[in-house]
Amino acid sequence: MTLFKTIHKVIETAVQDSLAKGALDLSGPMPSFVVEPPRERAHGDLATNVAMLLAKTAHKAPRAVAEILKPKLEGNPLVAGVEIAGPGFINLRLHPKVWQEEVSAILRTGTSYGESDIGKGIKVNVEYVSANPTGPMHVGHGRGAVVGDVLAALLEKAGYGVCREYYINDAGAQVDVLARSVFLRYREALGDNIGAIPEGLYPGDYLVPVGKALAECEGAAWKDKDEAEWLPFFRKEAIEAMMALIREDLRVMNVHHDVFFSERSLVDGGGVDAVRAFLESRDLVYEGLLEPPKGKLPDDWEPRPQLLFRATQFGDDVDRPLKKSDGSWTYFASDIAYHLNKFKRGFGLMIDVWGADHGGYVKRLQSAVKAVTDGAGRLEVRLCQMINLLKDGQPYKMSKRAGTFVTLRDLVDEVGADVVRFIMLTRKSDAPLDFDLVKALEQTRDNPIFYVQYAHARCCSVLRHAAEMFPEESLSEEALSEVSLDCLTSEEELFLIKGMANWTRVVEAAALAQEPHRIAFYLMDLAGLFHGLWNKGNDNAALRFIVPDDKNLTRARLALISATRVVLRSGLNMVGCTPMEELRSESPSEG
RNA sequence: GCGCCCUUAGCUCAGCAGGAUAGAGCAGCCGCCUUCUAAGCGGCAGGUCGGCAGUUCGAAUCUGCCAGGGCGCACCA
Repeated sequence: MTLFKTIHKVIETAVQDSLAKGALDLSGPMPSFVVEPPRERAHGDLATNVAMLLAKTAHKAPRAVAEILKPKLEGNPLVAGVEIAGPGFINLRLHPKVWQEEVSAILRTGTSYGESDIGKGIKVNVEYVSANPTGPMHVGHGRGAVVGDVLAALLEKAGYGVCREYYINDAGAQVDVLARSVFLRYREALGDNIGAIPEGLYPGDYLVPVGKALAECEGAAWKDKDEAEWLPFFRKEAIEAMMALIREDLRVMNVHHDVFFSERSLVDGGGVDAVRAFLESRDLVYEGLLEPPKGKLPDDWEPRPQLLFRATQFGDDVDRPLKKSDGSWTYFASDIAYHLNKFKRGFGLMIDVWGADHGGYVKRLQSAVKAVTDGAGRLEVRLCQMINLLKDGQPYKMSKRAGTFVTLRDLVDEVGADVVRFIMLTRKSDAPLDFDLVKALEQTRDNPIFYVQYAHARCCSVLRHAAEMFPEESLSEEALSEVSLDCLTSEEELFLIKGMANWTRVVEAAALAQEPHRIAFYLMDLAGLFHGLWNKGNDNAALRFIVPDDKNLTRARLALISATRVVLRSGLNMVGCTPMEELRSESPSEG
């Protein structure tokens, strides 16, 4: 149990005790009060609003309620002091011992420190990236990849049963376009002069080696056949090649998925037909005409009869087409089948990470999920806004391979995966993000990933030095978890410990809000606390971590440093960045 | 025209299941290197939390309206 929960329990017991003894009356249910670190340091270690919430139902002034609870809290051995403040806050000071023991707990627990059970093992499917298999990933995909990957890790840490999934859109018209584009490159490799790439096909150079490989493998066998004959083969080969490209992009970014789910397998397996049959059985589809869009009317607008889903019955603005006017399935139709498939695999909660340009699609799919799961399935969508690439403040375009967009790989080659990942998390995902390539490589306070990794490296550095100075001492986490920490009493040291004790709270809050960026901000805060403590040693040598003539104090401080390293590592692991042992020899701009 | 998101210090942004005097970094000013990494740290100054109402003991946080900005809006994915 975390410290916060322990104290929460202590307060709850005090309330119930007061109720039992008739000191308090409570007409309603127990209000859900909070125990949190107060903003002001002077307000003690922990504050609760319980008295103010009880005041309503207990028909007493908040401060009067607090007065009743105060003596009961004072009696608790963890509590060093209780103050009633402001409109009725109860501020608690805990014995330093409580905080010191938190250090030992961190060292015993290791990087699983921070884990929570609020997820209660609930199965959740997080779908992210799902970039079309038509080319390499671009930076926009990269943001979704990081947000999804870290969200999954976050939910896992918070006790959810997480499946990380990638949906391969390998059944739509765009993979036929891909196949034709590859066929062209195949002919090119066989010596045909293909001229300029026709409008409507993918022009990217990345298809050249795919065509070449096919030419080497297959010879001229397909060259003079009809499209109907070669298309399926080229489509399959091209998709495989593109997915290999994408998987490599993901690998370089340290992004993982448990499941790669093929849209085609769903269509071929009758999943979409089954959805249609189900919706028909519920009278939720009909052949109809769509209203023209309000506002600006497209030039080529014409009414077309289509198979429509009654999305309006489930909260959407208009009914939505399941089939195109040519009779083929819309992407929407197979997406319904896909989400039903997830639901049937046991994922009552589904989180999709999409680009913000898909914002208009959210309601539609949510309404469909509601319909097709009888309200039992819940789809949530995290939208990721655009990234503005800058170089020293100026808009930046670099396009070595792809022509029109900046590939994710180019970006990673430029600044490194750790930097890309962390910077992607320095804004909440639904706000646009400026990514400055120059700042990303600066080794200053301005660059958040550097600042955090620097803190970790400094911890390592101290422990390395200590190991040299005291070769006879064991400085393992296990050994340090046993040392006496009585001497960790300075305000700064306790403040750092309190920061670390917050880790679980941050994990829980971030998981509930589904906001992975909060992890990055927490790491920056924690790094700041550590750097602050470190620099105390600049002013006063007695405050350095290693004090040669005081072994007990040194041991205790090394335990503190080691615990800090554990929490930093735990957070860096979650955001998927390397906890660097030292920074000097491994500058990301090298290599 | 409709929907979703955004608006907090000069700049870039945190904070939001309501809580005490609204935070951080940068930029500005003032200090700190015979040092376990000064690639850093401390301090000062800087605000009607876009506006107006409402709910509440209490609002940056919740609700409504307004203004400014972004994204999207038949059959594509």
